Amino acid sequence: MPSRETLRRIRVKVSSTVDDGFSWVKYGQKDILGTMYPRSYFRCIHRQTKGCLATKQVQPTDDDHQILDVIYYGEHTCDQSARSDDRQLKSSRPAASSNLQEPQQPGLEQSRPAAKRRRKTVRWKTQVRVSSVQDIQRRDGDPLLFDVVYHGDHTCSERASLNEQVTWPRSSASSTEQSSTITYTAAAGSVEDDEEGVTSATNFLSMDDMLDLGGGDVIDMAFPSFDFDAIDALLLG
DNA sequence: ACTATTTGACCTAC
DNA sequence: GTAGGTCAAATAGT
Repeated sequence: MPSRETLRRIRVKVSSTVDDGFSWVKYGQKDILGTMYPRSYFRCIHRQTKGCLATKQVQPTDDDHQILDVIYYGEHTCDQSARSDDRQLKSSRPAASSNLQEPQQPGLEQSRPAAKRRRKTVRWKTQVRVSSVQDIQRRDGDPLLFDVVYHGDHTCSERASLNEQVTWPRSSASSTEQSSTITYTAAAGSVEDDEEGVTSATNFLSMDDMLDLGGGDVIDMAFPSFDFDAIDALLLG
């Protein structure tokens, strides 16, 4: 049983791409035994330039493929200065077949391929609901509102602004629901346990709270614009 | 031409 | 031996 961690649930507005505030590149996808949908693997785009070893796995849940389990591994070692370089980095990087060559950064193990060793430390886990256009399960009748549940906290400083896309089998989702952009908005709260028994104060922010955080227009509010300390202060009283 | 994504193969952990 | 994680070539998209 993992130690209990703080969990955050914040309602989000979804448009076209999932943006959790970090910059990811997909490096693989795999069918997992006992699950209906394949798992997608992402790593920080700063792996090459900054040796950032953060990765995450994204997988639709069996119960509802519109809910994505997002599991984060490792910590971001890239800093905020990298944010503005993201687009340039992406556009200037070598082709996919060559950018995955041997790591050059200090901190990456050189003696054997680090990529083939399993990581053990789960930093935090997220669930993202991505619904179809017809889904009335959306919140408050707003087809663009979704729930995001965060377990644990970021320990790194980067909250990059790049979008990253999450895809799942075409057979299980229409083209309009293959990716989503997360934008925070407001809600009221409760407490619940997740499937791993991690409890927590599942808190929600009110619209006023969100506006107080500087988000302004909900539609245009981007994840990186949030001050998580301020969110914590609101959630925890 | 370049970038992004897919997918089979390979490697390691269990 | 099997399942999961990653690599990297192939393919698709822009």
